[in-house]
Amino acid sequence: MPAAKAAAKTPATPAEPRFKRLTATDRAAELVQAGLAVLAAGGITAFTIERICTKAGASRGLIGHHFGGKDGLLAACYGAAYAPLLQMLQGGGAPLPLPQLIDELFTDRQFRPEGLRLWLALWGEIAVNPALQAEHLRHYQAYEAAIIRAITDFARDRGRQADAPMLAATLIALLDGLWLELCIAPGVMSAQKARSAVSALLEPHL
Amino acid sequence: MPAAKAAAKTPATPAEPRFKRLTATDRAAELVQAGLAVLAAGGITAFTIERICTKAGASRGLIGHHFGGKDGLLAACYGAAYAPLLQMLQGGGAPLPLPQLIDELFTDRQFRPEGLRLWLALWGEIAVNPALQAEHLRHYQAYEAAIIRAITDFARDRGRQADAPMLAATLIALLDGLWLELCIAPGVMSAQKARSAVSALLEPHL
DNA sequence: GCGTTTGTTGTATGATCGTTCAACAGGGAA
DNA sequence: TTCCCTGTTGAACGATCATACAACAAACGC
Repeated sequence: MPAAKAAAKTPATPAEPRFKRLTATDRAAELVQAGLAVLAAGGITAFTIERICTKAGASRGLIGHHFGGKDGLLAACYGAAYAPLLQMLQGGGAPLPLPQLIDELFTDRQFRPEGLRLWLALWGEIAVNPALQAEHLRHYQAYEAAIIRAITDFARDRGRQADAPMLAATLIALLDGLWLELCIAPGVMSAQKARSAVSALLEPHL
Repeated sequence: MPAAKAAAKTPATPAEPRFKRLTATDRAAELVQAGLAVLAAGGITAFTIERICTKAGASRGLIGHHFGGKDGLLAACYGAAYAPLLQMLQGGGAPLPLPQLIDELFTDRQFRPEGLRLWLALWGEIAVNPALQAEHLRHYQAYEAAIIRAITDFARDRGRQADAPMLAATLIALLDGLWLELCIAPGVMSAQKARSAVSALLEPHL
């Protein structure tokens, strides 16, 4: 209806903007958020420019503009995925004691299927992408250090001696495995069962 | 060039066949093998008809012909990936005792990065693909049952009482987590450390 | 208001994807 | 040898992919 165009526009209304203009930081954050959502919903194969930009309500050119390409966005997504975990471990001033730390890990905020599906999608790519693998190693070391510290402190408070690095590696592996099972076979594994499994591992040694 | 056919071909040489003709079973096996290799090398994003057929030395039409499409081949690859594990658990007559079972799990044949990269690629897809998820559940239950049985028998022989299902779920999760760490961060995790971690988990309960 | 900065758009492009299918040919049966 | 079954080929197709880029416009300083 091209003829109605002029008539339809009321002269008073200032013709609302065709798009919203954000700061580079804000737009990047929205794209990362959309990227994470897409990864969690459809895995790495669903991580496409088209899908991400549609989800973010932006046009296709923006990923190239803000991240230099798809890989740049993926790296940013990886960092964003790790952020809540590291935030919890070392963000809020004093480090969390081991029991609280474990409880927090099984909070709905950390231990939920959609988050795990996200990690699964990322892990599959980390193993293949050297850049992501290097990035992972950095974050992993911070993660491991926090766990070791929590175990060391807890053992000291209880007056017991423990091989903290070994126990930390075991705990991290167990947590990853529990996450994995909850993600792949929901109904078989549950957060409660997972919590019990962690206790069963740690109790005898602490 | 129908007329030149007789003249161009040297009369002595029997004109070797342009392709080798296999039975449906053999060809399918070769395609599955190629699919597994491609998955292990490049993850799920490298799992393309083009790449797989090139790797298998076959033409692009064969995957559709033998498996009905890419998804059919992926399902077959999943079954083939699980086969060695199930073979070890219940293939050779009498079920393995727990210690031997664990030792076998850390054999080079089971616990090697390329095999783990394969699992990582598959896991990311299982979480997203309902058909694969159902298939996984079937195999997983057989796997879990074998582990539970091994734990039960071992505890009985030692005259101890154990929550075998719970311990089995924990053990499986730990194994998955250890595999994951070895795959994502080689150098940090090793088969030997992994073996120790499993012992640390089981010893106090058995 | 006006011009500049800079975030945004959307099309064009070439590569690659999965699937289909008609023609082809290996190889055993007759 | 001849025939026929069936495994195989490879081009054709439409869909989708990542990227580049020139035109556009929102918002801000002036």
